Amino acid sequence: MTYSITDLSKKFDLPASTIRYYEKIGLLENVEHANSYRRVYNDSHIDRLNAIECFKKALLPLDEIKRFFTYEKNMKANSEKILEMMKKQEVKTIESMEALQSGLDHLQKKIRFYTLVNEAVKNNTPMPSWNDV
Amino acid sequence: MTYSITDLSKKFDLPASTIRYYEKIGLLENVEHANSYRRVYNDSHIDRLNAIECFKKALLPLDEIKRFFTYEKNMKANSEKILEMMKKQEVKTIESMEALQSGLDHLQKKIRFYTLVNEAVKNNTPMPSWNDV
DNA sequence: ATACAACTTAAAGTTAACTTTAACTCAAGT
DNA sequence: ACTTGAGTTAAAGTTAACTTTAAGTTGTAT
Repeated sequence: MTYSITDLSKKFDLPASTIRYYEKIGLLENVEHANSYRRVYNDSHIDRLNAIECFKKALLPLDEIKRFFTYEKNMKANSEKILEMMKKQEVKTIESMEALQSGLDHLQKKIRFYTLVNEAVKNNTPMPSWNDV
Repeated sequence: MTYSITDLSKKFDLPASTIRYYEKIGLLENVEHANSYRRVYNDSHIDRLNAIECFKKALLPLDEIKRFFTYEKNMKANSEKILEMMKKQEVKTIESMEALQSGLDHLQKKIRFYTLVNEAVKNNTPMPSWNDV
């Protein structure tokens, strides 16, 4: 099975320019250029893009993702390094989640408060205080 | 109670340049310059910086944070707009959390797998497969 | 034959949120 | 008087991850 850049673009909801960019920085490798022109992708590129998207969600920077793929080619030799990288990123990801959660709490407190403010304005009743939320 | 820029810098673990930058873009307001020179902050700035940090954790961009403070000055008139902004951001923050969570799952799967790989290498036993994780 | 859509390239531009730089200003201590 | 340290400014630079631009190429439909 082969795919055009538009196929991948649709499948991953990424602009074609981004897919070309990933090739340029070495994240996508061994991309055939049919008749030395248009790009032709195969299932290995689908797998690769899936992995990239997963790592991006974990906030791993692109150069680290690239480093992972390099290590992965010789996983026996590099399993320690890969583990180290993944564990380091796990900590960072968890920290980001905690920050996000506390940010969300703050947002939701504001939402509760301004819902009360809104009601008070509409009903011409006294303004709420922060103790009310 | 008043504070120097270094006081705030330490209190919020932000470089002084960032605190100046926030003033420049209008996030920090009414900063006195003693003898028309050094900045002098008061508790309103502490409150403001606390709020900024909370919103940053919720991934609200600085220009939106600024817009919030503008609205907040007339909360009766703007409670609807504030509510809309907060709810919109709540959706985005929750989406970010979900993406982060799925990224974390991916990371932890890799960690389990490469822990097995590592053991296999050390004990000279057969390599694991992804079914093992 | 020609037009068109779907590609291609290298290089420059974009964005947010800072950060650095270089030259300057005070107030306080020696 | 001089040095030091903490602060100041405006402007330019940084970073990651793209995105846009301008000019060119190719296969297919008319």
